[in-house]
Parts: sequence; structure tokens; C-alpha cells
Amino acid sequence: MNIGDVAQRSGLPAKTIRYYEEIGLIRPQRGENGYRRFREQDLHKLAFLGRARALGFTIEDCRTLIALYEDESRESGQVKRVAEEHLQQIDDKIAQLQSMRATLAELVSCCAGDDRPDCPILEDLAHHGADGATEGKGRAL
Amino acid sequence: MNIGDVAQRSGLPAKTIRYYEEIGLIRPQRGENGYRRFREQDLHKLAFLGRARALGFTIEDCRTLIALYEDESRESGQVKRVAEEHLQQIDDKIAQLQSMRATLAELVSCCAGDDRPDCPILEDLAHHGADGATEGKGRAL
DNA sequence: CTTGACCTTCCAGTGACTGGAGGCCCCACA
DNA sequence: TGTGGGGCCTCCAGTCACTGGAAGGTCAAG
Repeated sequence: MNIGDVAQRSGLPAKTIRYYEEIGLIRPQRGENGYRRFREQDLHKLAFLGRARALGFTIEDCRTLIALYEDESRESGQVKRVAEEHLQQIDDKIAQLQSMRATLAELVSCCAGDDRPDCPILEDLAHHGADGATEGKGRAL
Repeated sequence: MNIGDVAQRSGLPAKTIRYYEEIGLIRPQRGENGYRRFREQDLHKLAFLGRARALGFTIEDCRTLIALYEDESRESGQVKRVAEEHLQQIDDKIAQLQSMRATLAELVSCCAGDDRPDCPILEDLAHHGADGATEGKGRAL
């Protein structure tokens, strides 16, 4: 298979597949013309990666998960630990977003949203006492 | 005030303040020694930025919000629109994370997490039918 | 006069891609 | 046999919002 075929079958953009090769997640063979040649097992791995990424695992997590997947002597506890840590991070992120959401929704509901300049949203941003929504800053929306 | 003072008073790292100047969010004056000299109004603006960022507004949103804040003839509807769009994005993100969370929690609960290799988490990643958690990919955790 | 804290600029790296330029390669059709 | 168009290649730059570090100037205290 050429890259276009695996892209279509895996649902991943060709660019992303090349990137995954670059960082060593996959090692497709090469034809005489220099084109990447993918086998079924490469496709399988890409599908695995696509699903792990869709669950929000980082690339490094994916590396670990693939290594565990290929390691017949793995212990399921190792996998579970990775997943649990990730789950915890998701929970933290959700909590942070919900805190932001609450503050923001409150402000929005207080704003008339008409043609007059008075705006409680700006008032709050300009004069609010100390911290914003949560202590942890609002990175990575 | 020097940058260290405003950093302390605003809670933003000095690096970040320099960055905000670089991208034109603030324009502190300069002393003869080349040091940035901040006035109260600069500090005020930085505090505004810190709070807007803590609510998850992008830098571009912040630029807009500050412009509106300084525009006496603004209409609060403009501000509200920015905030509502942002709120919508937060809601989308929360929904996406909750979908991931649900899938992941289910998988984790099915995994024994012991010293045997059998692992439903890996099974799912390897053989799950089509999409991952949600259709939208899991970027930006 | 030295020490050490503070300030400056500039450059590089983060994560996970994404876009685009410039250039082969391959196949079908005239 | 030429040509056109699509697919493939590599390499470079950009994204977002910082963050770290190196190399060097400045300032106040002792």
C-alpha cells in the first residue's frame, strides 16, 4: 500500500503518517522509487495510534502503549497505570474547564449585550479581586 | 516599577510580560538604562490580561477585549459576543473530554491491572471497530 | 571593588501536527 | 511517444503561548 491508501483506511492524514514515521512510531518499508510501502501490520498500528490519540493519549503514551502491546510478557497493571494517569489528567482538565465555564457563564448572564458600553464582563476582568477562575491557569483550551 | 515588581504584583512571570510586550499587548516605557518602566496603568492591563487568560481567552481574544475596554463607545453586545463564543468552545471541549473520559473509565474498569498480560484496554485500542471516543479528535488535553 | 540580584537581548524548544514549495514518479490517454 | 494530472518525496516554516537558558549590562550593598 502507498501512503494515500493507508491514509484513507486509517483515517489519518498522510502528513500525520509521515510525521509518525519521523518520530519513530512506525517504520514502513520503502520501494525502489522511494515511496513508503505499508503492510497490514503498519495499518493496524496506525489504527491503534489513531484510537489512542482520539482518547487523548499523548504521543509518548502511545509509544508506551504500543511497546506494551507488542510485549507479550507485559503486565496489564502497567497498561492500567498509564490509562489511570491519563484519566486523572482528563478529570483535572474537566474540572478546570468547568470552573472557567461557571465564572464565564455568570458574567455572560449579567451582561446586557446591547448597544450601551456598560459591561460587567469587562468590569470583572478589570477589577476582580485576586485570582481568575481556578488557580491553575487556563492553558490549552 | 521594574519588571520584577510588576511580575510579583500581577502574578505573571517576567518572561510572559516581556512576551506580551513583544506581541504588542502592552507598551511599557524605557529608562535610560534600557530597563522597562511600568506605570500603574500597565500593571492594571497586565492584571486584566492575567484574568482573561485564566478564563481561557486566547491572546487574540485578549487583544479584542482590551481594545473594547479602552473604547468608550463600545457596545456591551460586542463583549458579550466574544465571551459567548468562548463559552461555546469551552462547552465543546468539556463535552469532548467527557466523552473520552467515559470511554477510558469503562476500559480502565474492565482491566484487571495485575501481572497477567491480558488487557482489555489494549484489546480495544487494537481492535475497536471504527472511531475512537468522539468524532472530533482528542487534541489539546 | 566585588558580589549578587536584577535587568537586557537573542535563540531554541515545547506538542502534535499542518501548509506549502519544489521536484520526482507513474499511468492513462491521444 | 508525448503530455497531463495526480500522487509521492523532502525540507522548511508556522501554529499557540509561552519557557528555558546563554551571554552580557546595571545597580545597590558591603
